[in-house]
Amino acid sequence: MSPQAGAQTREKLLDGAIRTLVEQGIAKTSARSVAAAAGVNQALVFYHFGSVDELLSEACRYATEQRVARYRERLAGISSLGELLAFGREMHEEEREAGHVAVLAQLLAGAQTQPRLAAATAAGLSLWVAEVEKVLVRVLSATPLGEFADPVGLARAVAASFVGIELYEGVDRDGATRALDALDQLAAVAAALDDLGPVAQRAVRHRLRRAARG
Amino acid sequence: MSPQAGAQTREKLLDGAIRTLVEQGIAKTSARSVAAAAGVNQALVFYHFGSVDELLSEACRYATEQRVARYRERLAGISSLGELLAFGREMHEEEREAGHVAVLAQLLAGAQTQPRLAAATAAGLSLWVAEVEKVLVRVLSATPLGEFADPVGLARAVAASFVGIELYEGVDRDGATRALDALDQLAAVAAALDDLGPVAQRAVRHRLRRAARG
DNA sequence: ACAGATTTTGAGCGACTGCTCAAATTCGCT
DNA sequence: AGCGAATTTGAGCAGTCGCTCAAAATCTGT
Repeated sequence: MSPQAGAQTREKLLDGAIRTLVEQGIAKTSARSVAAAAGVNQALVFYHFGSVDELLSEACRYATEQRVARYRERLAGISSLGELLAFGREMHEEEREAGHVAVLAQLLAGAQTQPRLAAATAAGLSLWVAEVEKVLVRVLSATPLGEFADPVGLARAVAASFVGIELYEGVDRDGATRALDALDQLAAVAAALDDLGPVAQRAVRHRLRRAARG
Repeated sequence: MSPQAGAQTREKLLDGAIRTLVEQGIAKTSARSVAAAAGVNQALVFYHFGSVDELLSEACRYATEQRVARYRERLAGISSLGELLAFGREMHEEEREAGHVAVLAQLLAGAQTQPRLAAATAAGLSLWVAEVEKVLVRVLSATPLGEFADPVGLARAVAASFVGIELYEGVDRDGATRALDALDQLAAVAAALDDLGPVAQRAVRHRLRRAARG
């Protein structure tokens, strides 16, 4: 069972799909453009994947798994909302400098009108959501909020919001930077609340519990 | 100076563009599809607007101005973060039930790889940002956070995040609902903090000021 | 009623799309 | 070496795209 000859071509196409997606955007990602980036014949897209959508779906999973795996270690070291935000900014900055646009943002945009892409995009996004969820559980459980916030929902909100800000950056970079700076500020405020003295802490928790019951 | 005959056609095309955008998505919005929705010849797109991008840019401004004006009154009545979130959800729900997809989300997605759309999208988005900013200034100034948060940046973060969640809803509706529910919960928590007793309030403000200085 | 400008039309150009297909090539195996 | 299967190729089909253009229709002022 040596690796089939075609397996290399499959990988070339997956890589080519991701490169085309991040360098040219979803609108210019076609069988021919991907094949050109991969250096193979365009008909191979259909031989190996059946359709362009299927190729993009597999490429989405492929790329997201790679990236999540690469950053998992760093994610495990995050211990505050501010650090989580900083991580997101750095990760995104790395790609932006290389002239890249976020893969998931592109796919999410394309998936709006291509149902077949939607499932794969949701799956790829959920890989990130799962990681963010782990971080949130760890971070929030140490604060008064941990008792009342829903990490599962918040992880989805955080991931979706981040994608939104990435897209916003595409049309107004300065605005996006200011938005992220404001969130940084807010994270610092949240961190400060965690450092309240024991009396104030108790007052806060008490008030939150009353609100939760009401 | 009676209204030119062509002015009606222009409006038909603008309406057709918006309808096509929200019903079919940016990927299927073309000169021919828009003209079909407007019930006019496709060549008129180029006679009246010069290019498809130009038509979409004008349609973006047209649609956003209309919608912002329609909701301005309601926006003025918002007095808490929870109400702001509820407003966003309701506004979006109205459109979703009509089978619509958010116009700005579609344009934002398309603008990533079409520089000419980017400017118009940014302009349209900034109309919403301005409204959100007004609300945030009013809402935040009544809380301990008002002293440290940046409404200008936060308004951008809120608008972009909302678009991100709208797009996320396109691929995972249940996930998006759970995300919004979690944010609702968080808004309730923030509201509860505002109702702290005077002693705890002072402790919180004191702590935040120390954090701001450090 | 007529001339001149404005608006509308349908055909068409070149480029692109997803996808198919028969023929050519390469591969693993005996 | 030779056979069958897996893989690769380039041409091609039918469709869509943005956009142009000459001709037709419609409006405007006299």
